This record gives sequence, structure tokens and C-alpha cells, in this order.
Amino acid sequence: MNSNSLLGFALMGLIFEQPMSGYDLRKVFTTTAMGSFSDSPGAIYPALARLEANGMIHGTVEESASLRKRRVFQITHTGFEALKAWLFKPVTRDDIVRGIGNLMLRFAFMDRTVGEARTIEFLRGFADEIEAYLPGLYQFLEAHGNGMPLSSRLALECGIQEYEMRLRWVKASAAQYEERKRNQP
Amino acid sequence: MNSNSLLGFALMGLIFEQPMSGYDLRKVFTTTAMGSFSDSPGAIYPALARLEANGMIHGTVEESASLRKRRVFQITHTGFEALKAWLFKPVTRDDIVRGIGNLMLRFAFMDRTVGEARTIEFLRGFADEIEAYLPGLYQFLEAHGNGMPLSSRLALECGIQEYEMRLRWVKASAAQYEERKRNQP
DNA sequence: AATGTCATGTAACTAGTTACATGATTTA
DNA sequence: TAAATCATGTAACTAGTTACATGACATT
Repeated sequence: MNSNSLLGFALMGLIFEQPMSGYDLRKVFTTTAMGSFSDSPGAIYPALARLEANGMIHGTVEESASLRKRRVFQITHTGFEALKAWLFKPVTRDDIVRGIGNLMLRFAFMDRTVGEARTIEFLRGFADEIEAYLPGLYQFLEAHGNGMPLSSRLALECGIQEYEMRLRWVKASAAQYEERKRNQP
Repeated sequence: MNSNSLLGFALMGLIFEQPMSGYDLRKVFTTTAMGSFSDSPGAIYPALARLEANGMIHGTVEESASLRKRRVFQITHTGFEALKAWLFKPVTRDDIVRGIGNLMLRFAFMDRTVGEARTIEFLRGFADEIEAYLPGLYQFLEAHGNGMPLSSRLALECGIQEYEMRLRWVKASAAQYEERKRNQP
């Protein structure tokens, strides 16, 4: 099957939260904290076209009296199922090493799509994978740290600190979701 | 001119530190903390071929009695100049928002290439850009945090914490380089 | 004899980058 | 009326992904 790129999922997640045009989506990437995505039309319009060709979203031309006509996209049933399937994927070691950004994006979209229970499960998996990965980094630092150039060692230490920070954040976030779950049975 | 990709610079930096074969480079990506790069031959061998075609590196076939012959790459003068030019580039806002990984890689290679003074300058620029970017994130959180879904807000807060952590690291690293500079005049 | 590791590569596909193109409406 | 913003797209290029192919030597 045609699987979506990260940009594709980002677009679908945003469109799910609120139907939007390509131009609106570009603005989200330029003006909000989602600046890690490219706001170039050469990335977004082809991505939207692909999603539509795959039946994930559907665009309707909206003719306003004053402005130029715009195509507003909505997520389809198929698209929503694909989005949920993506959000439900288990957290892997590879996600931790090469795709932390993907995990953060998935988490950002979870609230209104998969519910507390699954969100907590996701955060548990996230924490587990970091906890499984970190000892190896410390071991590597122990074993090779002294022989490394200072800047390389500092860069490695920064990587470790990043994982430590994220682990703290994952646990604090899980706690917040646990509490919200308790308060709304 | 043909400019190199991040993978290209990673390969050049490693080859500069020690001449290596494609296979060695793959092993670096699988076994060390540089796991964010792909270790697939389909990425590395073409990248090496491009670098060689551009005169950045040069491979020599090494015939050992026992093992299969391997092509060991060395960096060329042109390549080293290109590497330094990359390391010397000023830190921009875009580097902070979309390419923190690039900055970290550049830093990791600085020690034996550009010297303390330039490394400190780089870290200052790094800190400045984070300090210029952070207030906007806090403002955004202040303005939209309450209206956001919980998971989105938490994701944003994680982003902020990451920048805060990195800022502390940058300052601590700069201090270490300052000290090293003082001790070796 | 079979499996695992060393070692280098190619081919088809995909998605993103940069740059260009167009035209309407709004503001200065 | 000139410039900025709204709005959508295309074309050429580039680099990375996945999967395949090959073969020597080492180990079990």
C-alpha cells in the first residue's frame, strides 16, 4: 500500500483538527511552533495531491465573494483510519534513535483521536524504549569518552542529556494523563 | 557549485579523523552514537561516489592478504577546505528551528579542525539564536496554550524544555572551551 | 556443507528542494 | 499605481529508501 510520509501525517492531523486549505497549512508551518516542517508550496501542494489521490483527504473549492477561491481539505474516513493506525503503532527503538520528531508529532495529535488509555500506553512505551537505550549511551561514553575529542564528547553528553530530559517529560506527561483519566471515568 | 548533504559532511568528518572504507563508515553508524544516520549501503556508497566525483575524498584500494579488498577513503585538500567552510558557517535561526542535528554534528567535528577560538564563537552564536528564539515559544504557549489539546500543549512544552536544556549545555560547553583556551596560550 | 560476516555496489522508486509561474485582491 | 499578501500550482533536480546482487573468507 501507499504509505504516507511524515509530512503527510502532519497535514492529515492538522486537517482533522480543522479543515484547511493548502495556504492555511503553510501558514501553520511558518507561524506556529511546527516550524520543523517546510512551508514551501513545492512540498505541501504535491503532498496534498498525493493524499487526495490515495483517498485520505478531500478538497472542496470554496468560493468567497471577495477572496480568491481556495480548496479546503477535509479528512475522509479512510484518512482518519490511517491516521489512527499511525498513532497506534508501537514505539520502537528505531523511533527513539532516528525519529524522535515523529514520536512527538504522533503524541501531539493523540488527544482528540485515540483517548487517554492509549495515550498513556504510548507514553509507557516511549519511556521503556528510552530506558532501554540510555544505558548503552552511558556505556559508550564510559568506554570511549576519554579518547574522544572534547567537542565530540560534549556532543555525546548533550545527546544523553536530551534523552534524560525527554524521559522526565514523558513521565510527567503520563502522570497528567493518569490524573485526567481518574477525574473523568 | 555542488554542495554536500549532511550525510556527505558526516562522512567527510569521519574520514578526516581517520581514513576509512565504506564498510567502516557503515559500522560507525550502526555501532556508535551516530545512529541517526542510515547505515544502508544504498545511502553510503552513492554518497561516497559523489564526494569522490566532486574531489572531496579519494579512495585507494587496499589489498590485504586475507580479506577482500577494500577501498579506503582519505579526505583531499579541497574536501578539507569544504569541511572547514561548513564548520565556519554562522549559526542561523533556521539552523535552530529545523536543523539542530546539523549544528550538533558540526560541533562534534570542530575540535581538531577549527580551533578553540572559532569553537567558542560558534557556541556563542548558538546560544544567541536559542535566546532569540525561546521568547517567541513562551509567547505562543502563553497565547494559545489554554486552547490547545493537552497532548499538543505538552509537546510544545517539551520543545521548550529541549531548547532550555540545550542552552544550558551550550553555555557549559563554552565555559569548558574558555578554560582550555586559557590553559594553552 | 551451511551459515555468518566482510565488502561493495546497483536499480527503481519516492519525496523533498529550489525556483519559477500566474493572477486576484488589499494596502500604502 | 506600486507593493504586499492571498492562493495554487508545476518542473527539474537531488538524495535517500528498499530491495536486490555478488562473491570471498571464516566459523560451526
